[in-house]
Amino acid sequence: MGRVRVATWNVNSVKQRVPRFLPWLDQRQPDVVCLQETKLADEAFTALLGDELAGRGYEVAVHGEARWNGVAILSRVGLDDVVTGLADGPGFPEPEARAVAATCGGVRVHSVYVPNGRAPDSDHYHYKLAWLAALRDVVAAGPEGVVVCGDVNIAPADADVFDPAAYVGHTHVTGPERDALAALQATGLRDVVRDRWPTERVFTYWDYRAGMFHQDLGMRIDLVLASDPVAARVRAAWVDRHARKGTGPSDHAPVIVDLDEAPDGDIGPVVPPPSAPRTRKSVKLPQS
DNA sequence: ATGACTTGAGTTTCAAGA
Repeated sequence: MGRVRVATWNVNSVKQRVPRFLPWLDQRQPDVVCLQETKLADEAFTALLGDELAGRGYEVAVHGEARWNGVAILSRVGLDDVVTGLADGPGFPEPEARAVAATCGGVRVHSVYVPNGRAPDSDHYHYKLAWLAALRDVVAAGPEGVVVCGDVNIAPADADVFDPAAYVGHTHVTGPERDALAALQATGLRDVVRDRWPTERVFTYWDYRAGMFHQDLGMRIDLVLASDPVAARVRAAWVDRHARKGTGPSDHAPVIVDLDEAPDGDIGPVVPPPSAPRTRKSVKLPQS
């Protein structure tokens, strides 16, 4: 198989995002798309987009609910062995639609929407940690060629938030959350966007309020985590900021990763262009 | 400025997001 383009996008309601999502599909031509926060029951998803996606050659695996959450995988390189939900995962209190997996073009693909956590040490925070532990177990028990894509609701490092001081006391940056993410990665997953842009300021989410996107005050919480055999095939890994601009965007931007065909072809390390570190502004985080 | 915006349900204002 030739090049495969994998993308992940928290669309914040696929129904509201249709006018942005379909043109984006046609423009970027991803072969595998992981969606989060579809906010739509499965039957409604199919009624809304089934024909549009089939006409573009995509098979679809959806796992949604009526109001919140909801994940999906679209693929035009095969979609086999679909598993919805997270085996032995926790609920809040019931299981939520936050994970779906399928084998696409020989790679086990997981589309995940990790619980937000709400406030450190809250019930929801402990749910988030338990959910991440269950995800780690599923990935550890799965095949070697794997990619975990989605909104992990954790900034892996301080460099992944616009101002670490603004997040003190908040979720997404706490030690236990980062430890849980590290435990997931310890199954052998590489953060391919950070690998590609080791010193760049790269965000995937910007609050709708207060011109945060315009000022580039965001976080990097949408990740593509790839096992070594997949990571070795990465030829491009970037955040599609264009999709966050203009009218009616999601508050998250897509992450796009291109994989070369599996290979002997050693083209050497991908070296990012030199870049000067940008100064950080001290800005107060919008509060709810 | 304990604010700012956007969603879904469902009826009018709340819960949730991060």
